[in-house]
Amino acid sequence: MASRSARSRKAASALPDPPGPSLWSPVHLRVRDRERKRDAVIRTAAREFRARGYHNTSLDDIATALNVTKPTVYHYVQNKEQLLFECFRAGLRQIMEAVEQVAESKAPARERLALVMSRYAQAIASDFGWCMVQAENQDLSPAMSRKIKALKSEIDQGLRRLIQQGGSDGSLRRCDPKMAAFAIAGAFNWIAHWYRDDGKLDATDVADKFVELFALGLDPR
Amino acid sequence: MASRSARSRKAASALPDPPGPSLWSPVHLRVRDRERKRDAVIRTAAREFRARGYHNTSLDDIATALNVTKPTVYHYVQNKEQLLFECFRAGLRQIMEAVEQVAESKAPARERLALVMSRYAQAIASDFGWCMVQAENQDLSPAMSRKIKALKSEIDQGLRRLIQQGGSDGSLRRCDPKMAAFAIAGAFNWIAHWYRDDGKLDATDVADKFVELFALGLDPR
DNA sequence: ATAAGACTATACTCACGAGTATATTTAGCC
DNA sequence: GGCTAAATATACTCGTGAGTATAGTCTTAT
Repeated sequence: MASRSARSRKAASALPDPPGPSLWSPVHLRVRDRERKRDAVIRTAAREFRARGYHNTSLDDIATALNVTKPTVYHYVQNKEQLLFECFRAGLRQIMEAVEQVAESKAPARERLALVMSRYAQAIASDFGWCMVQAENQDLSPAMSRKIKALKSEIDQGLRRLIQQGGSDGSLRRCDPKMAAFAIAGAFNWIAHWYRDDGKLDATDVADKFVELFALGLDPR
Repeated sequence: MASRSARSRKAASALPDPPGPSLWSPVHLRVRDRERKRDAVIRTAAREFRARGYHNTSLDDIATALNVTKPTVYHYVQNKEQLLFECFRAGLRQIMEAVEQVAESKAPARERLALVMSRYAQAIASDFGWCMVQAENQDLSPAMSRKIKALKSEIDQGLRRLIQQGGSDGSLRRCDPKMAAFAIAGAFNWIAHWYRDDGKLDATDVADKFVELFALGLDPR
């Protein structure tokens, strides 16, 4: 406690006082704590959902896994549905970042696509992967469902754009972007169904194999 | 009723009487009826599961869709879990038939694989597709789960074998059969998530596109 | 006709799980 | 040192849905 207030004063003396309570003040530490705890709740939920399925995981289960009781969980999220949504979003963010980052790059579409695929694989293999794939419409209210559809659609559009551009810049064979995007998304999403983090094979290995497979195809060359 | 017994006698006169009640006897018609009704129960369940998800579909929902009450449904299946399992099995059968049929063929592995893929796509796009993909472990008792895993594994092994043979007979590029099988299964399974039978695109079209994509890959040739 | 059995409906039980009302503790603040 | 708010727990409510006990109806066989 003493050290905390010391840091607080030091930070405050280096810069003019901000309007609110200073950064590194105990209250700031508390909100950071809160965020960390919230993240833990979401991550734990993701793991439980993945292990037992959404409907077979009760909030009591999640609370128990956190060594806590149900109302505590409700202190961090509004309801079960939002919990799933947050898991979904956590995983999605990683993919979206890759898609956006790559949108600015000037590299050939082929390389940009490979990068997105790699990140995609990592996201799907993460704790949140299952939620991203399984957060299907039927588990969520129409409002949430719309949100998720919109977000998923952005990824889909990103993939299609890359495939299209690859056709234009000559780095990829011309083909139906819609079908190709579906095939790629399917292959990668499916990773969530079989991948286990047992050390033999990590997500980037899988990504590399898949990238090669989609690049070269199965026909002999 | 009169016509039924007439047919029964006719059939019975053409051949020596079988030990039990003759084929086409009313009792036989009844068991056929029973099977048809049972199939209807399973098919309806598959549609409802696909539309609303397994856990969001109550047996009352299914009964209502059949214009019937819950105990009637229980007259044809033991419980909800078995209902899902039957849906799974109905879809799976189509794929397994293709895999087995192709195992005897002497055609190059490339062609045999294409045939399996096509059947696979049709099965996944059918009413049962959703159940095949979603009948995940978490919804089923350990015993059922094992059964399903075993059946799925047969398909997986079938795919791997074809890919392997393609490497040997020169009809396919040599590659990691496990990864390739996962990628193919994923791409096709994912069809259940986006395919809608709206006439624009039928399952064989999708299959053709996917077969081409996996054959040629994305790189320019 | 009537007994046997297949089929279907009515009207329940019962457990489980989401969500909450309320109390209690803990930590920062003046 | 007491006040306030955040954090956590205890102990509920309440709906829903799987599965069933029981009874009625309809068909076929004798």
